[in-house]
Amino acid sequence: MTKRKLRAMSPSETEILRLVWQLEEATVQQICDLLPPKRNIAYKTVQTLLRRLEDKGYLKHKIKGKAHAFFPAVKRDDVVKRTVVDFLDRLFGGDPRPLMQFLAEDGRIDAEDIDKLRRLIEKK
Amino acid sequence: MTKRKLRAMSPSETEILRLVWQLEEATVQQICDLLPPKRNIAYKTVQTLLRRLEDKGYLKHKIKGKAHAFFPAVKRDDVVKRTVVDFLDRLFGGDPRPLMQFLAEDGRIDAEDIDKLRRLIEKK
DNA sequence: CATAATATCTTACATACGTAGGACATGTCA
DNA sequence: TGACATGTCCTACGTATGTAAGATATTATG
Repeated sequence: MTKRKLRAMSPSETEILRLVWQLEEATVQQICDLLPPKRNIAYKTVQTLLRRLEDKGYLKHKIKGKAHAFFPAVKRDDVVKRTVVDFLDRLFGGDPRPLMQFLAEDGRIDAEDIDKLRRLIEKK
Repeated sequence: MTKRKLRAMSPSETEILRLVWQLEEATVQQICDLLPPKRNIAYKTVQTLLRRLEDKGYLKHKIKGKAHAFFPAVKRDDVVKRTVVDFLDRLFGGDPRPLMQFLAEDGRIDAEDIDKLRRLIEKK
């Protein structure tokens, strides 16, 4: 049971970690390429964030050519869970309904999304 | 149209702001009382967080007896929106569905919640 | 193999954050 | 009205965060 307590990610680190998840394995350069051009951030900065994520235990890396390829060191689902629960606690006292309601009212989820969710819940 | 750009709240500040919303208007002492006992935090610390929230423009205060009564300076909905959208962007690249899915799979929302959401969307 | 292009490693630095103590003010109650 | 309890104000301080530069190492290429 490696249920260590990871130090929380900072917002910027979270942004980067998400991209590593997306690529499954990523070099600094790949992350830079994937970041929206609007997000003006130096290669060196991305490198620092990746290193800090590794220091905190979220990532590991292996050598790939002359670059480092970073990949997740902990299960994404676990990280997502801790992060979402923490967020929910702070902003809504742990109640997910105001959040859902916001998403619906703001048009970010539609009827079809709801149906999928419903089926997902039925099945459980 | 006071669409000013507020500096982001820190996690701890968010936690406190939520309680002010809940009480609608709150003194330092009231916030302290409302915080779960598990959350070990000094009166002075809460005071600092409230002051910072005021500095950042999220709160205002009026004098109530010898204490300050803090109350929201910006619409809660707007703050919630900015905060949720930002969170969604960083953790899920803006896609709310993985979030919903997590909430459903983790048993944090049930069939009834879903129905309510559905009706809410129909009505829009 | 020498050099350019790329990487990493180390270091930096201003500002934010979490946390709170001390000095001073003020409402309250005997 | 004077002391006490309770507040605010100002200050502090170690660590985290966002951002990145400089020095050094390494791969690829002509």
